[in-house]
Amino acid sequence: MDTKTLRVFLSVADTLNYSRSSELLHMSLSAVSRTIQRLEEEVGQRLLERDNRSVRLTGPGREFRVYAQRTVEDWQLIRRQFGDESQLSGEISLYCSVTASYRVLAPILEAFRKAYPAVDIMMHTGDQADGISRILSGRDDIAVSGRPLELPPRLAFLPLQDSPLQFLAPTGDCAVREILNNGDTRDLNFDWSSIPFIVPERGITKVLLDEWFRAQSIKPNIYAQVAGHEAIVAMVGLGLGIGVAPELVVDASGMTGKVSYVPVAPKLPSLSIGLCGLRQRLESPLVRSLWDVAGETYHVPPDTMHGTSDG
Amino acid sequence: MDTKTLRVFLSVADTLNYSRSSELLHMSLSAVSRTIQRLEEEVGQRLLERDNRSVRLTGPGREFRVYAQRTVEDWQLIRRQFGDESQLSGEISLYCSVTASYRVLAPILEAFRKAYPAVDIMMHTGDQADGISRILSGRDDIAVSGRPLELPPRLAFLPLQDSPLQFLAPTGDCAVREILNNGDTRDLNFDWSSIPFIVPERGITKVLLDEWFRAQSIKPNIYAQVAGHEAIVAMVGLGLGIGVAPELVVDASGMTGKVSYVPVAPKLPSLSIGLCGLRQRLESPLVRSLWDVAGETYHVPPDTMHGTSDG
DNA sequence: AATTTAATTGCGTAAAACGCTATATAGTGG
DNA sequence: CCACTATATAGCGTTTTACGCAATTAAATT
Repeated sequence: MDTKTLRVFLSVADTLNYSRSSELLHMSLSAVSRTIQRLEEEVGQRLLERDNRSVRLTGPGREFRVYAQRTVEDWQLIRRQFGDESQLSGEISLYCSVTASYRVLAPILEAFRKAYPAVDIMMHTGDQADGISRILSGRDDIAVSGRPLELPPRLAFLPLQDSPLQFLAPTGDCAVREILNNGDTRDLNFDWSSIPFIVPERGITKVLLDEWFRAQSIKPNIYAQVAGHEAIVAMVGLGLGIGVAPELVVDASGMTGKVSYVPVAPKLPSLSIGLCGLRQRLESPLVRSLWDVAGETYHVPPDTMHGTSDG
Repeated sequence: MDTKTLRVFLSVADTLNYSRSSELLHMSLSAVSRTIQRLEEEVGQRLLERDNRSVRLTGPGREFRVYAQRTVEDWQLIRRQFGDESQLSGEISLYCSVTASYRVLAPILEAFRKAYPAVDIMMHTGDQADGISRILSGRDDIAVSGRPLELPPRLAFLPLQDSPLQFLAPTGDCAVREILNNGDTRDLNFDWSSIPFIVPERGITKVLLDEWFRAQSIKPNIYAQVAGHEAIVAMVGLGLGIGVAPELVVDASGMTGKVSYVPVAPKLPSLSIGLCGLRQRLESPLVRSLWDVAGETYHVPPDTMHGTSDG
């Protein structure tokens, strides 16, 4: 008998509904079903009366529930006695782009769930550019974002990985491709004026891009301003023009065949991608624990963990 | 956390010796070692101080021991409350031949260990023919044996499988083989007198064999009387003569290449192989539970379970 | 009758546990 | 001092267990 099984039983005994318990417990319906079956097999008693429509506790089930409750409590007690904090529970609200959700956050959340199984993760996805403002406004606890040039003092930033910004062009035959082939994009004198650009509407990438254009004294022909790197990559893939995005997003887009990098000189800078959160909120053990797990997952040196990380 | 782990910990905390605990728990030393390591990992505390020479409880270890004891007791309590008898513990003494130990007993013991992990099995092997007398004398609780023609009323017999007795001859070129090839052994007039026989010293097989000889009016040329079917098969394999054994033993002997069956008419009877025990001892829940598991394992119909099974 | 909701089951896969064997290390006896 | 025993741990392949997905069953609802 193990506490995991007991927790499943207790949840089902509470909800009297396998589906709901399976969601609360973050496991599949079939796993819940089999766990209960194994349990009944092990105790040799039917604990939950169920037809295909409803679930009820049996007599032995009621007795067993008392036992299960006490046993789980005892376990939690001894853990707390040993100063174990993995009992943390509550909810953390995250904000990130679709790409970041599985290219950056996934490994973190996997480790986090193992260490703190009782914490619920509420994840919102959208344009990566909105991350900082959502954090500042307090709507989310932690965001995955590129590091802004000027980090507001209220914010903490934990750099996880770098990804170079790249100009992207469609691979297939199209007007854009033809123009590119008729010259050297690395040449300072290359004529960009006739090429339609698809640029970010706002955010760090927009800032870095504008800066680059200014430095090269290029006045780009803006075809579209788009929210979200993913959308930029998609539009470039459709042949609508040249875009900008971090390599990370391109790699994850599944459009690597339809899109290719455009070499330019000087190169575009790299985006420092990492976690972003209000310093104040980081004092909460809940938020802090996710922050720490992220640091461990990406092997961030301890001294960088809570600073603003100039770099 | 599961009770299995707790039991391992409690055992080690008692013995302060991994090796001894591994024996008591019927698991390998490495399994014990890793179980403790995992446990310490899970509770985040060193519970047992150990160097390569000795084991001691740490402070947290002592606390945890109290918790573990209570938790295991609670578990046993609820099981007993549900009328679960798998808490049985003690020792059962078995007697069987080497062959029977893994061809007959193994599947039974496997199921039994699962259902009653706390019961120790003491197994003695030797000539199958001695099984009945060892049971009658009370030396062992249960024996695997061929069913005797006359079953003493104090004995219960649970038939598990039949195995035909067979005459065996060496396969390779030898004097014995030559004689066999020069005639038809199925013929009533076949001359057996010059063939050396290797026969059982005592037991059911001897009785059945003697009967067959008498019915055929054959006066066999006895070369050797041997204790144990396995030894008979081995001697036949060495070319020393013709022997008798149940097919089961031949199959299990690993000498199927060196030994072949000798067709005779009429055929030798079959041995009914099964469990044998004193009726009185079967009243013990310990012995009875093994008996029952055997019946289930071999799909014995319930009405045959405790009778003498004429057949 | 078609659809929806809820639990079970078949099946392939992934994780956990195990055993065997090798290794490390400290006592023991000749 | 060296072989030898006893004890715990580590590497590695195998077995067992648990899980998720998808198909299925079955009742309730539209």
